[in-house]
Amino acid sequence: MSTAESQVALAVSTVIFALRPSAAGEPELVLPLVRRIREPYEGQWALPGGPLTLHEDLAEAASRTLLETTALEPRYLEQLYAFGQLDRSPDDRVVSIVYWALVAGDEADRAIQSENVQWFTADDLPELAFDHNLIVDYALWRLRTKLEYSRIAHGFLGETFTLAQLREVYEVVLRKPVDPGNFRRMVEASGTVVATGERLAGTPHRPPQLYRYDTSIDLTDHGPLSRLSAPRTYVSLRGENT
Amino acid sequence: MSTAESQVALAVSTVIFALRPSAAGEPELVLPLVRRIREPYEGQWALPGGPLTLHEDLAEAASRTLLETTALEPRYLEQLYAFGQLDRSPDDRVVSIVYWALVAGDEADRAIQSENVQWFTADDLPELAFDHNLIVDYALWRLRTKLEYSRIAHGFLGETFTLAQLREVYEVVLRKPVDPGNFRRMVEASGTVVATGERLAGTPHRPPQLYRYDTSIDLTDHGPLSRLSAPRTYVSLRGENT
DNA sequence: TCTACTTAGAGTCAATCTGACTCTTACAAA
DNA sequence: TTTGTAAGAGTCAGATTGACTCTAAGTAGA
Repeated sequence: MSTAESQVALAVSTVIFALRPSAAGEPELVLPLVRRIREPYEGQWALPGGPLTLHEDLAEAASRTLLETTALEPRYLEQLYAFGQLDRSPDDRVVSIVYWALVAGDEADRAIQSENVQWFTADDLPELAFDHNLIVDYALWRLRTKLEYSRIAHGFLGETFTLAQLREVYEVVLRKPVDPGNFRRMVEASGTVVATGERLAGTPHRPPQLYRYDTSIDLTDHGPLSRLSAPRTYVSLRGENT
Repeated sequence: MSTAESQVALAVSTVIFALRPSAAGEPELVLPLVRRIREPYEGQWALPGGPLTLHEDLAEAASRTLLETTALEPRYLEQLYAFGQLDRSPDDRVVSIVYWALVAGDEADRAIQSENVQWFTADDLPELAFDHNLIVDYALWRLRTKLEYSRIAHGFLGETFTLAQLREVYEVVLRKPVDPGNFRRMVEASGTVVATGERLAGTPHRPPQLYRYDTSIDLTDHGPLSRLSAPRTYVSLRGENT
């Protein structure tokens, strides 16, 4: 006990992003938070997470807390940052290694909601426990920055999607309109997307192509790090969670 | 003792980059390594670092090990990644939070060299302890990637420098020739550099302008994280190390 | 069955950016 | 005074990007 108190504690937390229809109808960027059930910050909202166990990989720990709090599996998972300021926890010294994740919107609907787990609009959060507001701000910044130079947007979508759906991800996350024609040109030039040959029927207009991501291309370039995390970055869609 | 063994240990290491003239005369990218003086990997080269102490910030710990092993202060310091695979240390479980740093070349000459601290060419390293080869590869990748879209090159240089010197940083780090005219246009357009009005004399050709970095502009955009690390990112040149 | 409405998807155009290149300037050395 | 070298200004063509137009192909309603 006293030994543990005199050491630096190591925790893993995860910022989980999803896109969900708001009350008004249009989709918005949301993330799940858990209510703290003990001091410090008892009763306040915080990022899902917990102490790192001895026989658990960092990314595994992030996936696990994600699964435990939301019953979801990440479509995209990446390490965000290690936070270790001296004063970030009032009593003990905690270093938090934070991950950020994307989950598909339609899965997010099936996610757990309870008294102690709730989804919040990413841009309008209450005052969170610890330095978690800063952490979420940074995760948001990384998400927005990365969306512009990388191809991670489909992490919010299902296996197949129209270009309009993909474009809507950009518009909602970046909070600005995107020209449909130029967007199409950009996506086609990137070569990361493949037409399935099927079309989405039932629209009150010309039926759009359905696309699928070219899984042979890695979503983002992690450099030499992909040697380490590549097999874990993309969790199979068809994987059963047992 | 046994309590410590059953917990996850937390260490901070730093990849330190400098530019130094090679034996052949032209500058090359080098980094200091320390020889391990105990098991595991006794006798092998490893990144400078050590356990995180209870009352020390992460970036401080990185700066400290940097100062201890090389007697240098970083011109640029940034968190690289937290490495935590289960098998990265043979006996115990260690999570290493790794930083990477740039030090000025002329200062690097004054750096410590000893039996157990030596500088190596970054692209031609021996087999290192633990997963440190992977870590250096990743740090190199980040350095090269970041150099292209960010303005960190002057971290290798002194307070004033010519555009040719700045361009040489790019050429050596990126391992490709850079067109002088286009480079000048790019740097001038970025607005991060200010002419001092002085010129470098003694060259066998037209004397070049000396420039200085515009310190009012932050070197890189860390987003919301600058709230946290901005004052620490840039360590004053004139600061005495006491 | 025809018309209106809506988005898909192809294409155009001009401004900007980028890489390759030329030309003149200003110093040191011979 | 001539020669060599890099500084620094400038040019030009191809690629990229944002704004925009036009036709295609569905549904819904008259």
